[in-house]
Amino acid sequence: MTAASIKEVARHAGVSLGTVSNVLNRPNAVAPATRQRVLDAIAELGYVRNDSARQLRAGQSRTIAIVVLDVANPFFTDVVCGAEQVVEEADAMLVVCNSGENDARERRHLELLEEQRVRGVLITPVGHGQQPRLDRLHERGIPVVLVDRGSGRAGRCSVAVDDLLGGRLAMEHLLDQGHRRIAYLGGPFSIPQVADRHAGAAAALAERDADAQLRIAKTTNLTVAAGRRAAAELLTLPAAQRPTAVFCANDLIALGVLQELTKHGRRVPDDVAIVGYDDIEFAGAAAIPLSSVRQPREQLGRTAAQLLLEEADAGATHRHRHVVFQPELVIRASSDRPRR
Amino acid sequence: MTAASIKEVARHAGVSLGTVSNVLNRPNAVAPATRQRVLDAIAELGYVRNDSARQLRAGQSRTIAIVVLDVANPFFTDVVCGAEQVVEEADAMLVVCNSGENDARERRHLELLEEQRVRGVLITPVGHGQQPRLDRLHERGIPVVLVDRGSGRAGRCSVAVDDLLGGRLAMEHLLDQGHRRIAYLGGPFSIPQVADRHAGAAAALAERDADAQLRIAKTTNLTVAAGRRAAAELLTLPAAQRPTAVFCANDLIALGVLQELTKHGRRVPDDVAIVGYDDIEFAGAAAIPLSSVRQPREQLGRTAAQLLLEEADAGATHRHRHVVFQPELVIRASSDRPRR
DNA sequence: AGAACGCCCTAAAACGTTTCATCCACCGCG
DNA sequence: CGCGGTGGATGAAACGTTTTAGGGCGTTCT
Repeated sequence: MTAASIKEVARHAGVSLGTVSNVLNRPNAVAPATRQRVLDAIAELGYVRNDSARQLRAGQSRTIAIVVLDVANPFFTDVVCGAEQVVEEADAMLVVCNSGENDARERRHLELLEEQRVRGVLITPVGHGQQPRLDRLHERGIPVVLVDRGSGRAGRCSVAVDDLLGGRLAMEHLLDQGHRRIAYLGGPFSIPQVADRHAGAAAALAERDADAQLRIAKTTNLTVAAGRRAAAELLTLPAAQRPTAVFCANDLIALGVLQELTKHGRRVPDDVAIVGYDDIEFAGAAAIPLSSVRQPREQLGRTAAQLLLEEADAGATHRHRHVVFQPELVIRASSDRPRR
Repeated sequence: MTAASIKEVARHAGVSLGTVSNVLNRPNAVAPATRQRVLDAIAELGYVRNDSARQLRAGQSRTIAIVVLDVANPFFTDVVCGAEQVVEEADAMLVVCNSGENDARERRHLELLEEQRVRGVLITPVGHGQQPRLDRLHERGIPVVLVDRGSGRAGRCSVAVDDLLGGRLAMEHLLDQGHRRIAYLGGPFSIPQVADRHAGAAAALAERDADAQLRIAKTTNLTVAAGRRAAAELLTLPAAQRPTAVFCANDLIALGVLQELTKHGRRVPDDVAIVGYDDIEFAGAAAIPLSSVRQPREQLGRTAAQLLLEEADAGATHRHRHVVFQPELVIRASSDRPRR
């Protein structure tokens, strides 16, 4: 019933407690006969190592955490899968925490992770990612790698995609298609991805056509439901002001927009063109296949995990690195029709 | 740099170590003035409790794990979100582990979780769910709740959806639409959901129309890619044998099938009708909105977590429960056209 | 023959908590 | 004036590992 300890195993095998530990941790430092006796005792008692004790002694855990903005967003699950591959090879364990774009929950998770002295944390922070809390972790010797977010300052590693470029690509494409009244849907703007994608789009628009308009429709978060709400709002505008194209901060919003527009009989892309962001697996399978700015999702996760492990192993000799990937526009039916 | 311990806090505040512990755990058992001094010391030193030590002493962890078949499957992320709500209220932490439908990885996760003496485990097992490993956990006093899987025997709690009924609903609908050559796509059959959904469909077919055929096309797993492959295979059949409808073990497969069929110019539902399973958020947003057997996804997670917490708190007095939800067929365009 | 070495094992300390048995001082009461 | 009670603090034990210093003992080298 109650878990057997190393001590009982030792008694059972007629050896000292230290010997059992040796069998577990450096098997070939102990004579084969003894080793076997110990292994038998372990099997018989169903002994399982107590990780708390091990960690307490070692001061280090073997788990790595990834804190994502939204587990239900396929973009993040793909990142998780990528990270998983790398972490697994390192014989560590990846645990996934969901902040749900909620500051308090993120803080709570980080507190718990700090108490657990995890080996490292991959995180896409809710805010700008310069919270003192993250610095704290770092001071404590817990490496932190920012995911999908270039860290302005050099305090830590990061992997990111150039969101300014992504926004620019999307906007240039829409301008190429002849659109002049365009909306950007996304929020909250406190999330840098949301702000950067908009900034890139705005810059492209300013360069290319100062007369074109870019309206902003803020959403409370980055979900399908939020997209539906934002689209419903756009539909209330007088026709002359209504945008002919929307660029969405991510694909979930774009899918919501698509649903709401078709529900109200608008044709995509003829009445309204849509471009999303992330290129999640479901974007290409949508009712009207969605144009989207593709990010290397798994790659992002793999690289982040590699940087983290590197830092965890190197210790003080570590030099922080910032990896930036280039996004790529994938044009599909939702925006691919010349207008006018 | 190195983490401050309770001992240093005590020295700093000029009290004994036990008093600091009291401030942390029963604040009002210590005089206000002393308490404040301790809290100040904690703040000044940036003290963070060491959870390993706490757990070692307490013998109990505050984390609950959920082991899912595939984190990238929106069905499971919705279950996770449901569980999260409940776990959070109980002031515990939910960690997500991904078995990826892989037996070895599942085993590895369970080993690690056992070593960590987690408070409980929610799991959708890769196999039939009667692995000795799960029993071991239970003997160790770690409650296990089966998710999306009725446990034949009574050894543990479970929450499930009646997959036989789900299969039946899907099949009856397709028969109603006039289909007589139908394929079931899914796999591996070692996953009970896959087998049960098929069994339900087969039973309905046998009852309703003994002449109709149900072909099985096994897939290696339950992903979009597997669905594409299976569909490609179906397309190689001579036209006279080719099914006019497919029932897929889950929505991911169904989406893959849909993609592959339309890529080859087949019309859905006219040439081939499709019914999926789970009714994930993206099913209704697909190119051809997908008919699907809806499961109460978040509800499943919430209930499972509730049962788990109940069992963890009740200890030996606990009576295992088996909650079964009824699925519901949602008919959309992918199957909604009378044939012949 | 004695020193030196290698192999296998043991004993004990340490990791940072929580908890429990005391202890102390003070107060009110008989 | 002595007695039990009480609120508040203390000290030590215990949780289950890992690690380190060393001990016995047989073998090899000089």
